[in-house]
Order: sequence, then C-alpha cells, then structure tokens
Amino acid sequence: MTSDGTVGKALEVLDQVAAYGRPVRFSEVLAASSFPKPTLYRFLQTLTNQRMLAYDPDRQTYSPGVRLVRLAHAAWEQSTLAPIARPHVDALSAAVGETVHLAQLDHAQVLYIDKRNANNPVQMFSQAGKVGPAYCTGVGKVMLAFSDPATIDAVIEQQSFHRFTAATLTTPTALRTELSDIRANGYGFDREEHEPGIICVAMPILSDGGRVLGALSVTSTTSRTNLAGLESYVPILQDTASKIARDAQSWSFPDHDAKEQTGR
Amino acid sequence: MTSDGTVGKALEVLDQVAAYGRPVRFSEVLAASSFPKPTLYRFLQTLTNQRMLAYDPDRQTYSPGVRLVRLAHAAWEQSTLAPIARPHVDALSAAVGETVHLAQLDHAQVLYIDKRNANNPVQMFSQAGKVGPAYCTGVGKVMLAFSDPATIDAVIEQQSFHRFTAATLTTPTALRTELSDIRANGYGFDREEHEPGIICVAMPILSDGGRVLGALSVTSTTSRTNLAGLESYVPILQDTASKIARDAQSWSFPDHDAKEQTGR
DNA sequence: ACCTTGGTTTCATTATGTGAAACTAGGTTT
DNA sequence: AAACCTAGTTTCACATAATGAAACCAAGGT
Repeated sequence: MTSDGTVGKALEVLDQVAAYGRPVRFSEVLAASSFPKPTLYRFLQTLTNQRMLAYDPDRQTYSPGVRLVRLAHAAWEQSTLAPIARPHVDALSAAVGETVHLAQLDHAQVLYIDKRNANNPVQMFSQAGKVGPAYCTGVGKVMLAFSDPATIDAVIEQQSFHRFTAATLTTPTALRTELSDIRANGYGFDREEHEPGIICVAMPILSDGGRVLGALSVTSTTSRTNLAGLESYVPILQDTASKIARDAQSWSFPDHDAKEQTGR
Repeated sequence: MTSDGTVGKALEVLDQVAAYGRPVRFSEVLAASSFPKPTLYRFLQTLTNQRMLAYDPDRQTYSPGVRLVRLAHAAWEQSTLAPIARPHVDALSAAVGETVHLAQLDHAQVLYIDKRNANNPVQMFSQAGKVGPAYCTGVGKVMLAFSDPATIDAVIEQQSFHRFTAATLTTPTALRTELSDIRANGYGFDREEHEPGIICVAMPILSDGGRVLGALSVTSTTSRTNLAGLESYVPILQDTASKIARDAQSWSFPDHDAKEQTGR
C-alpha cells in the first residue's frame, strides 16, 4: 500500500523534496530517505529530466519543478471545488470584508484551495496549495467532524498534535469532544489554536448525501473582533456553503471518494 | 530521451490526461495513447492511487488530482520567479493600472507564473499555471528573442503556428524576423496576434549573463489604448525587469538550465 | 601527499513492468 | 431471450527495467 511500483517510489521522493520548502542537496534527501544511494540518485535524475524537479548545478540542489505548476493548474480547475465556488466565495468575501478561505481535505491534511483577502488582495497561489494541520484549523475540524467515523479515525491517527498555542487541542480525546460539539452546532471555530490572535468561523460544505465536499471559513484577528462577532457570519456562511454544494451537485462533482483501487 | 523509464511513461500519461482540460474516459486516453490497453490501465490505476489523478467512479473519468496542487505550491514558491518578483510586480501593477503578467518559458510554451489584474483582482491560480503559445504572445516572443539560437530553433520547431487572428505570425520566417526586431528594440509587442482587441508590451527579464529568466507584460485592449500608449510603459517595465533580475541574482536564482542529465 | 566527504557510475542479480489474449459486465441488436 | 457488441478489467509467460553493493571520482581539507 505504501508504494505501488516504481512510480509510487519516485513520487514519494518528489513529495519528500517538495516537503523541505527549500532547495535541498542530494545528501540531505539521502539521509532522510529509505532508498539506497544509487536508487535515490536515479530517481532524482529521472524526476529532473522530467522537469518535475529543477536542479541547480551550481549549488547542487533540487527543488520542485515548473512542470508541476502547469499540471496543478489543470488539477485546480477540474478536481477542486474552486472553480465552482469562485463566484460564491467572491460574494461572501465582498459581504463580510474579512479574509475568506476555501479548503478541502487531502490525505490527512487541510488543503487550501482558494482565498480572498479583503484588504490587500492578490497572492493566491502562494496560499492556494498550502497545507495545514487538520486538528487545529477551523476548516480542518469542521471537515473532519462531518466525515465518516472511519475517516475520522484514520485522520486523527495521522495528526501530530503539536502545540502551536496555549489553545491548541493536543489530544485525540479533546479533538473528538470538539468534533461532536461541531456536529451538534453545524459549524466550528478556531479559537487561536493555530496562531495567537487569529480566530475564525468555519462551515462545512456538504453534499445532499451528507458527504464533506470542503469547507469555508471567515478569518479575523482578536484585535478586530471576537468569536461572537464571527458567529454573526454563520447565516451567510451557511447560505454560501449550500449554494456551492448545490452547484457542485449539478456540475456533478464526484460525491464518492475515488474508490480504493486494488494496487499491486 | 522521449521517456526515461517507467516513471517517464507514467508522467507522460499524467500529462496527457491533464491536457484534455476536462475529465476523460479510459477509452479516450487509450485512443490517443501509444501504450497498449493493460499498460495504460495500470498507469492510470497507479496514478489514481497516488492521487496524481482523481477517478470518478460514476462517470468513469479521470482528471488531474489534488496532490498536484500541493506539489505545485512548493514549485511555485521555490522554482519560479514569482516570489522574488512579487513586490515588483505589485508596484508595476499599481503604477500602470493595467493587467500585468509574469511568465517563464517552459518546454516550448509560455507558462504564466503570476498575474495582476488591476480592476477585478484575484483569480490567480486560474491564471498562474496557464500555458500559452510562444509564437504569438508578447512574453513568448520576447523570451524567445533573447534565448540562445539552439533554443530558438528547438522552440520554433515545436510551434503549431495556428492562425488565431489576422495578425498572427504563421510562419517560422515571419517569427524570426519579428524576433530580430525585438532583439534590436529590447522589447516587443503583441499586436492582436493571439486575441482580437488584446494588445500588450512585453519586456524580457535578463540575468547579468544575458540569460532569459522570464518576461513581464502589460496588457490592454485596443478600445482603451494603442501600441504607442503601451510603449510609454517601456521605461517602468525596463526598470521593473532589471530589479527582478537583480533580486533573482542575489537570491541566486539558477542562471543555468538544469543541465541535460544523461538519461537511461 | 593523504584522507574525507559528497556525488556518480558499474554491473550481476532480481524484481517489475509488459502486453497478447482471455474474460466480464452492460448495453444493443436480431 | 439469445447473440452480439463495446468498454473496462484480469491473467500470466516473458522480457525489460529497476536494484543496490561496491567501486570510482572529484573537491576540499589537513
């Protein structure tokens, strides 16, 4: 399951390089890798030839390659909620005048798909594609809360429960309690759990079948407002979420997970 | 060269699926593919398992997967000019009040890396990652003009020279003439060659060594201005480009191509 | 001149990918 | 309903391609 075939291994290497967030040397990758030296070397070569990685011969470093940017554009337009949600997110952003996030659950992480920053706009790519922990973000908890039990277990399993702030939930038990609160309410908050001073309300985007398609959040700072203030956005968030869900349905956004295909 | 190993083949398939720009069925891919049925089938399975592709079991279609979005985020931040250029592009955009593009040459295509749309902002990812033809865009021609002869030949070789508008350059000869004009001037235009009514000025971003790092352009419409009007932006474009080049240098942006590594 | 560290190449061994052919599930025609 | 497609999936003997221990090379350092 971990790796299917050579391709899986190569992608594992690609992921690893991307994870560093900065150009890395061969030896660094090697040290962290489970592959023996020549094998890893060949993977890096192949990926570089394929422009999935870029190699800087001067510094002898590898970093993720431009080919990915092109591919991701296609992925973003076809396999995410972003294009469907765009007009609704725009409207929401305009109405609330605060930062709005659109996220999906990928793997066991929160993947930010789109963002509107009311004040200084722009800089989307820098945010879209970003990943965050599921256990201490508004969108993460909300998506998790409405996932099926098996997924919840699997995801919780993979969380680090690193303490970012004093408010961070650091145990599976605390998180599970929070999740059932969220299920009861229909929405959730981030109470400075990830970054001090940063709070948000998050709303799941649910399909008719009750499946989690993604989540929306409105983010602000404790200096500007408080949880009660954010809670006033719940109706419009609710409305936006259901509109997105409706459009996603009619556009026939896949309601199922890609069923686990029997690998090798 | 065409394909190095299994990984290369798999990525070829991935590219092919992404190129459709919409979910595709197995048989469609098969028809266009050089791989025999079971081989292709296995590749699609592997890529799906790896979430490089997403499979919709209802419609039996494949589309690029979300994992790419995450990877691309890293690529965008590390292997493109975008993060370095961002402040300068912001400033340029604010100064000219027109749409600004930042592009790099990838393969034989123009890859848009960043964009500022003065009026209705946002919607970057939808643009970043987008590709366009090199022979009939301002940025494409400008980057090509300052590339080394071998690259020029190779790129021209791969152009389709499809006629988009009456002004499109449709022959290698016409393009070569245009390129030497651009070299002489130091910048270039798009004279409605790609889309009617759309014109732009483009400026190459050159390293100290004279290597093409990317290109900037200011785009407008014939209803708002004309080529002479756009030409007035040349000084600020020049300035912006050289600032980006400077920063790229000091940040040690790879000045060389990833040297062709001897594949299998 | 002699190590050491980091990167690259070789090559016999073995695992993996390969694809013709056979199979299955829906749908359509006779 | 039986025969017949068409599109997708599985099998399996075979060949190719991946593997990694070991050897090699190139810089720097001592």
